[in-house]
Amino acid sequence: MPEPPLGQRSTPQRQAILDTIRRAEGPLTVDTIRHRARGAHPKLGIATVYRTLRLLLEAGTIREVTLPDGQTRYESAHLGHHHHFRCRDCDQVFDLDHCPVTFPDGPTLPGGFQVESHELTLFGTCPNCTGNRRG
Amino acid sequence: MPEPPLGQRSTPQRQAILDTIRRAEGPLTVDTIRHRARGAHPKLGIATVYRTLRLLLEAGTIREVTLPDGQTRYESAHLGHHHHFRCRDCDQVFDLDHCPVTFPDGPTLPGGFQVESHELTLFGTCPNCTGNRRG
DNA sequence: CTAAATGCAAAATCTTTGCAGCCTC
DNA sequence: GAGGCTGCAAAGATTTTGCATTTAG
Repeated sequence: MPEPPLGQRSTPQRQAILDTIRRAEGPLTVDTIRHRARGAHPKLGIATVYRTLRLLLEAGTIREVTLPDGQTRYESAHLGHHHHFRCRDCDQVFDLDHCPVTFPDGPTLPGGFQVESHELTLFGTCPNCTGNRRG
Repeated sequence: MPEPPLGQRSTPQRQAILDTIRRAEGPLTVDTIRHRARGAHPKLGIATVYRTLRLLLEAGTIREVTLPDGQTRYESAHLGHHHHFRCRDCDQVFDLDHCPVTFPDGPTLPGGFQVESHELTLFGTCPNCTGNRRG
């Protein structure tokens, strides 16, 4: 069984939180997770959200993402290398497959910095907001 | 007079904070700023640090940077387009001029995302730590 | 001198922890 | 049933605010 480490016990709260993250269009803040998960489980407490997030993090099921707005968000760890796009109009964050980062001269930058990985956030207007503006 | 908006009054505290940020090797956390600025002004209070940072932010003198570690840092706004490198060994953050981000197909990504700007953080080993390891 | 700025400590946030009762297994 | 899990509320951590005093101009 390679999969679902929801802790020792699977509870509706944990399931609701994990489902929320897996169905998301991008990484979600704690508040958004709590809000959406409450749709499935109305009396979900904030402490349970934090505890479950930590559990999922330690299990490697989800990943923590901090965007330049300083808000910590959470996303499924199943996603491969990808980046994030934050819409300046609606503030929503989306996953992007496209990676525009390249190191033509190899992993060593001028000055002697050895690059192992990177994180990128793009800013602009999302398709929804571009459409609304035009329409 | 195009320059120094240190608020209505220039105080040694504010000067110490701004000097600290300007002399830094990269963006600094609140704690680091306070610690270094106390070298010049020992009884600097934490509230003054926060107030001055906000002042400098609103004046456009400094800029807020949030790296994927979730820590908010501050840097001089005089710096041009650049990115950040965080060393996995010593955790220090450095400014980098090199920008490895390109959009060969223009500012519109697949899916209709209009890119206006980006922020990138690189992770790896800094020159100091690379040297220490070898030496 | 006058009012802006500081430093302390209290308040406001956000996140974690303690604990009694609840609910998986 | 037993022990993990939850919800609530209290405790921590970090940032902001209130206020009397200090100090730049």
